[in-house]
Amino acid sequence: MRLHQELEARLRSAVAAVLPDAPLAGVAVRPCPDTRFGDYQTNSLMALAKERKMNPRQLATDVLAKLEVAEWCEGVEIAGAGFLNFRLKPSAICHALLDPLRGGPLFFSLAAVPRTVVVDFSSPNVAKPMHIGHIRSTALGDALSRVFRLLGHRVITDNHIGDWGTQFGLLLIGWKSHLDSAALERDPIGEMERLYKKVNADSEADPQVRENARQELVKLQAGDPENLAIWRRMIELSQVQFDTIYHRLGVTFDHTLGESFYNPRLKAVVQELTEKGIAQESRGAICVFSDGALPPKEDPFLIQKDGEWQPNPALIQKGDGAANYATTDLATLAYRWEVWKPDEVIYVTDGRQQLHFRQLFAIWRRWHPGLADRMRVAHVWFGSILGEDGKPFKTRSGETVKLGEVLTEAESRAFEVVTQKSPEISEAERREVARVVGTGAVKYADLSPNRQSDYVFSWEKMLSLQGNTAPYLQYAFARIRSIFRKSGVGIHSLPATFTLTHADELSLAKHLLTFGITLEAVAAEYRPNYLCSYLYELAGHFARFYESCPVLKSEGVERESRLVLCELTSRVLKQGLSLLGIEVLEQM
RNA sequence: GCAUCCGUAGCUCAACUGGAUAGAGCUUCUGACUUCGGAUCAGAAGGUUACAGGUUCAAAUCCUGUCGGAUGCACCA
Repeated sequence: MRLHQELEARLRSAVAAVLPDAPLAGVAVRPCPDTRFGDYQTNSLMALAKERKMNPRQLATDVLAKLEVAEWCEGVEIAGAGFLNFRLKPSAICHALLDPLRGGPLFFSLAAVPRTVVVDFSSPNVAKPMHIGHIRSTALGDALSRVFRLLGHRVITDNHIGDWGTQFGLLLIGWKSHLDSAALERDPIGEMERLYKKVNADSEADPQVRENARQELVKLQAGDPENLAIWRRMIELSQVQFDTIYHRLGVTFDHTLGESFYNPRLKAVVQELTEKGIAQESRGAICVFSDGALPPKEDPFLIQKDGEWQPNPALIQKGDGAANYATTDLATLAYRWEVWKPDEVIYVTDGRQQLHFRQLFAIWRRWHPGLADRMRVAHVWFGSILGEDGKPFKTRSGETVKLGEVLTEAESRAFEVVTQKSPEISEAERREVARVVGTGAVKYADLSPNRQSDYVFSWEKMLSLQGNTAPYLQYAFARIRSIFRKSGVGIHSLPATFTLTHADELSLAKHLLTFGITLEAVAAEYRPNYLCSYLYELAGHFARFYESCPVLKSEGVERESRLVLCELTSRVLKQGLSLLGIEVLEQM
């Protein structure tokens, strides 16, 4: 058991002794927000006292009298309105470092009840370049998947690519009448994008083109061999692009089941929902309306217009008989339940789709009322990336910014920096450093803000390589590795017992202990930015320790103890960054 | 119009979901044994958390209203 869990268990016993009927689930021990108060605290007693109309300080006094934590704490103080503050003994801190040092879990514990979690993220579109917007879903989804996995859950990642839909009508016309084979060979995505734009512009000028596109789409949907072959080719070419980008980002998927995979299942979904009375015909389309189960304000199928609540239905079949994305998403959810029986399905998409997912989840619950408690569904949404002008991030000419180009630019800027800072490293190594630093910087810039806020894209900030950035963390790691290279000490020669006395040693060690609490918060709220903050603070603690506590110049137990701290810090940095999908370097 | 989200230091963002004196980075200024890697560290400056009420031991966080912004709202995904 980790230290704070021990404290929590003892606290619960003490509370139970004072208030035998009190609910203990909410009684928690957390790290203190300010170390002046102590190392850990509980504010649960104030909430308990409030419920029971008791004097909170009196309750704190009574609980404290029953609390047995002398083994780990120097003392426990009552403070403020009824906080209990715990201050750890250095010996307890040292002891808590031992198991991780010997190869045990790094300050976290595996989930008591492992869950099966499906994570749906990235989802780029066929025949289009992946753009800067895809970094958010991809980085977030990948990081969350890694955290869930580390905590012992069974994770299934699924890339729900956009490989079906009305855009293929236009693309097919373009392919058949305007294809430049040489350009396709050179730059398949660029050529497909050009075709789409050309035909799209044509169709706006000429209704006949639009009609032709519709017919090509109908032929594709009917299984016309030629159109099917072209469509498959477009997917193939797009997948090459996706794979290249994912390889650069170090992202992998267990499955890539795109929209088209669910085509054979769509009719049955519509039929079943209609038969069950959940969906009905309206204005030629088949729709799901409100069932009146929720108050109008919370009902995703109602909207207020002109002072009255009016239907805001979800369409599951268009007037022309084709299904749309709500249908596909319902079929997808049904498939996931049938095949994987997950405890949870997480969708990582931008915030504009909130209404869609509220409707989707509501339909799902009406369709499968018995599953609501067995399979949790969550929409993990994020804000937009903005340009310096506060508008959606675009190039000067108004184009979307391509993700591949962003990564290349990041690497080339990182290469300049490493060349300037470390000219003695060979060029090949500098290229490798630039790759790791550049892609790490892009990912970290995306993961460190709260996912729900829009953020402003800035090369300067992303690659400033100082402050709260990936390179700062990577640098901290490289400095530690440098110490071990110089010392010639391996981890196997590190001592079994050691002591920590200096304030900067202790605060670094105490911060290491809270790694797992952070990971649990990341998983509970789907927020990797908590991990970013944690790692940035860890690197800060290390930097202060590094300034004030010479490692190799010290001797005996002090030297060995400091080496232990270095080793554990480097492991947590590496582990933490790897959860964010960011690599580390021995030298940079 | 309605819904969702948001408004925090000059700028870019945090704040463990109701906890203690609201924290970082950038910028500006001052300092750190010719350095166990200075891509570092220490210090200073910068705030009525948009505004006005309310709830309570405690509010950036919850409630009400006002102002401002982003996004979404029937056959794109």
